[in-house]
Amino acid sequence: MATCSCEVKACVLCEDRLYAGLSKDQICQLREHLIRELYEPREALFREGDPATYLFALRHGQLKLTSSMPDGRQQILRIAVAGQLLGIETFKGRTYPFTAEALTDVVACKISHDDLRNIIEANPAISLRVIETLSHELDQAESLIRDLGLKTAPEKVSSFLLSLVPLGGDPNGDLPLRLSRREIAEMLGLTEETVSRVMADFVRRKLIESGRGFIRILDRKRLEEINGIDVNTTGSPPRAVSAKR
Amino acid sequence: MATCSCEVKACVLCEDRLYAGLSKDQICQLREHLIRELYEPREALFREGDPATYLFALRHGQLKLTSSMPDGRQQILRIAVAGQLLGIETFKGRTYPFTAEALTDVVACKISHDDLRNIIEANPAISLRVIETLSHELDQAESLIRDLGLKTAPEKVSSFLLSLVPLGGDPNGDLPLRLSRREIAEMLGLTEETVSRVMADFVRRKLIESGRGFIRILDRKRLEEINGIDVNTTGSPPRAVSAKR
DNA sequence: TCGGACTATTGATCAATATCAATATTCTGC
DNA sequence: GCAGAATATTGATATTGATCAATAGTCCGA
Repeated sequence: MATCSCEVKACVLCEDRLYAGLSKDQICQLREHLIRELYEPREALFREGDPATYLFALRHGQLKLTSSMPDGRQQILRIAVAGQLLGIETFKGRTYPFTAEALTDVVACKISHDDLRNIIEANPAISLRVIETLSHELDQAESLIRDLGLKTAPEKVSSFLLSLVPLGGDPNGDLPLRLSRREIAEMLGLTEETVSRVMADFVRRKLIESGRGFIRILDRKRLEEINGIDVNTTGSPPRAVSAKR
Repeated sequence: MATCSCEVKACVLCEDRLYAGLSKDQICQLREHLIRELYEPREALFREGDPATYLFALRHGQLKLTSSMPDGRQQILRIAVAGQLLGIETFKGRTYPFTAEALTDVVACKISHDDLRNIIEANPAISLRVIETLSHELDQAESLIRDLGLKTAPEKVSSFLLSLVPLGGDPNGDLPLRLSRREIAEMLGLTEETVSRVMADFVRRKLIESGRGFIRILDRKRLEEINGIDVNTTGSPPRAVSAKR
């Protein structure tokens, strides 16, 4: 068997514990199919409509997945973080349904659908991890559907801010994601200006602090009240209320 | 090994071809863990916030998955059709993040997370089918995010109508789904009245026909133009345009 | 076949948020 | 440190779709 140059680090397809139970040959076989790639901020891994051949596992950094209307309106479907998969939507599809663009420096492993299929068939432990990852992503997506479908602008922004907390950093520390106002707007189905106004209002009410390139949550409890329902969908019961209009 | 009473029919966990390659014992083992259940229209399989123990595979009928805000605002996250899984979002979660309610008479198989885990680990063919199903559901969810985030009311309704076509029936026949105006509104993040107005307008413009309990598409092409982008996300390239406001 | 309840349609008005526009701030390359 | 560009803030106004309300159609049981 060929030697392996692929590093073993945290990512759904690469994580150490996945190798438990696999033979040395199997491990090498898996590593052989993974192609490790680097991307710079603003660089696209692939674009909406491109023929879909590879699936990507994000090993380091953050991505935004976006879809556009022909007139330029753009929607962020998801922010992907290390450990997540992208492009698996096309497991049976022909073209990528979204553009994947690096927000930070990014390390990703790519693997062809065919290879993935073979590996899954041979390695139940890996397929279990893939299923766990996918189900979490589906949960996230449904959470965004909730936000987009039935929340007001302040509720959306508060939901967005709270959803960033688990992405890293202590609850009262700086949030670990640097999106522009425009990008936040594109995620929440709002305009830049509305996001700016809502955030200004939150600052005025001392719910958050916001300087150049950072946001800090000052009053998590009141943000949660504004949000209306819990951010972590699989969690504690609902809280306080505010009507849509 | 115990005898099997579970019927073998179309559903992700039950489908015939899954059994190809499995030993008789394995097949029996799988069937043993599946619990077949029947539901009537309006009956709930489970409710948002219930402790999540089972995963469901929908074998026959249609379901709506909804999430509510404490003040009663409700969002339909997804319409599930035969072959789809539900509750897998909670593979690692503790409570169901949505309510699953039958729209028609429903047959579903349920299986505990633990059993599913064991079966997946033992049967790569099944995990492959689960992954395919999940990735399709993720694709659907992202498509709804697009609709909710960047479309106008007429665009949303046209997208909704077009998305029903592949669910069955020929392109110019009656649509196979009977949702009330209220339910369509809850799916698209609109109100009953707005849906009604848009549909009335579509009828006036001879794009659709709509009688008691049925909708028929008369002019697919113009509906697609209104929709702006394609319904089938993994499909042909974009078409004509209309701006959001 | 009637009566009540639910669902859909239609109209008038309102309000949240988009749009348009101007200014301020921050970032970048030189 | 400066000039230009990009990003963010703030204000004035417009517009989509919500809300409130009344009417009409449909379904269902008695």
